[in-house]
Amino acid sequence: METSHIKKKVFDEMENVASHDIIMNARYLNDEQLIHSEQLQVLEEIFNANVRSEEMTQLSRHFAPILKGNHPTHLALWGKTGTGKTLTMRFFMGILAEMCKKKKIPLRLEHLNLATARPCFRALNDLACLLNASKKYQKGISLEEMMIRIETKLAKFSGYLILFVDEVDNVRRDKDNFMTFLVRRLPQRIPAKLVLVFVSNRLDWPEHLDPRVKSFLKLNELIFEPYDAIDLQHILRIRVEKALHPKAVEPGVIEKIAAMASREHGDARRAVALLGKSAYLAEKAGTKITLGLVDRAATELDQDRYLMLLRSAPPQLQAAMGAVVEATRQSEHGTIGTGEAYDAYRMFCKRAELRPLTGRAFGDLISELDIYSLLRSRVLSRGRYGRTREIILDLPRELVDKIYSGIQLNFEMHD
DNA sequence: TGTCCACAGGAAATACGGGGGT
DNA sequence: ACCCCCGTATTTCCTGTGGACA
Repeated sequence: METSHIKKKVFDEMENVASHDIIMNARYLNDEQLIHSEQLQVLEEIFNANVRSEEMTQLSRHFAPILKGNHPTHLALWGKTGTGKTLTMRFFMGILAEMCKKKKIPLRLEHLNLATARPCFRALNDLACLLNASKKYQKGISLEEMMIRIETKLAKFSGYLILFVDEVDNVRRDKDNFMTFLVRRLPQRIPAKLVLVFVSNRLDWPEHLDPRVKSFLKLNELIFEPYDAIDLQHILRIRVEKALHPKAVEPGVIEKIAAMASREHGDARRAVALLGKSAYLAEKAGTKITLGLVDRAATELDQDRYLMLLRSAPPQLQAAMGAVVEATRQSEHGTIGTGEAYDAYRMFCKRAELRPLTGRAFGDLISELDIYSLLRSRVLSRGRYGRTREIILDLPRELVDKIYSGIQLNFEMHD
C-alpha cells in the first residue's frame, strides 16, 4: 500500500505542474519530433489557411499529365530555407500518390534528402541506399559501380518514377557527375518514366553547371517567395493551438514573432523555433509569454546557433577559432593579421596537443570561419609591410566568452 | 618609378584510410 | 594477406599583388 501512496503523490505532483505548464505538447514545436501523420495534419491545416495555395496549384498543373498517361518534364523548386519547399512537395506527393492508387497508375515516389554538404559519391550512395540497391559505404567503391547498382535495381520498374532530390546544391565539388548521371544517363537506362524534382536554396544554382547538363534540364521553375508576416501568423497560430496552453500567450506575441521572422528571413522553421524558445523561457520564469521574452529568446537562439555550429565542427576549426580569440584579446586594437593568428594557433595546438597545420591550410580555416560569420576577414595591403588578412571578431563579448570556454572544454588543455 | 613585404590563393602532389577483388 | 581503387585532407610549390617607402 505504501507504493500506491507514493504513486498517487507523484501523480498529483505531475498533474499540478502540468496544469501550470505553458508547453502542453512540446513535440509540436519541433517538426523532427512529429510522426508522419501528425506532420500531414499540421500541413493540411496550413494549406487550408490558404498558405502556399498558389504553389499547390502550379504543382497540380505540372503533374497533371501523369493522369493522362503523358510524361511531365523535370521540375525545379527554388526558394530560401524554410520557405516550405520540401513540405509543400511532400504534401503534394502524398495527394498524388493517393490519386494514382485510385486510378491504378503505377507510381513510385522517392525522396532523396541531401541535408548536409556532400560530394558526388555520398550523394549517389545515399540514392542507392534509398532504393535499397546498396549498403552505406564510406569509400572504396567506384562511382561507376554505384551507378550500375542503382540502374539494375530500377530495371524492372516501368511506371512513373518521381525522384525528389532535396537540396541539390549540397552536392559540391564534382556535382556535374551527379547531375549528368541523373539527367542524361539514368533516363536512358531504365524503363521507368523518370521525373526529376530538384529543390535548391540558391537561385543561382544552375549557373555553374556543365552547359550540356543545363540544356538537358528543360526545367520548369517554381519559385517560393519567403513567407510574409501574414503567412507566418497562420503557421504560428496552428502551432500555438497544438502545443501551448491557450492562456499562456500574451496578445501581440504571435504578431511580433511573425514580424521579426518575416523581416529577417521569412523562414518558418526558425519562426517556430523562436516560438518554442520563448515558451521554454516563459515556462522557466513561470510567466506567460511576453513580448520582452520573445526578444530574449531571439538573442539566445542566435547565440545557440553559433555555439552548436562550433561544437560539432572539426577540432582544427575549433582550434583556429580559439587561437583567433586569444590573439584578439592580446592585441589592443581588436584586429589581427594572419601572421599573428597563425602564431597563436601554433601555440594553441601545442597546449592542446594537436598537430598544427601549415599556414596554407590555416588560411582556409580562417575563410571557413568567415563563411560561418564567426569572424570577419578581408584582405588588406599594408604596403611596405606586406599583404595580410585583417581578422575581426565582431560578436558580442559575452558570446565570444561562451564560444571560447566551449572550445576549451573540447580539448585536454595541457598547459 | 621601382622595390619588396607578407601574405593570398590556385594547382598539383602527396598522405591517409576505408573498402573491394582475389 | 595483398594489392589496387577511391574520395578526402593536407602539404608543397608556385605565381600574384596593393601600396608604403626609398
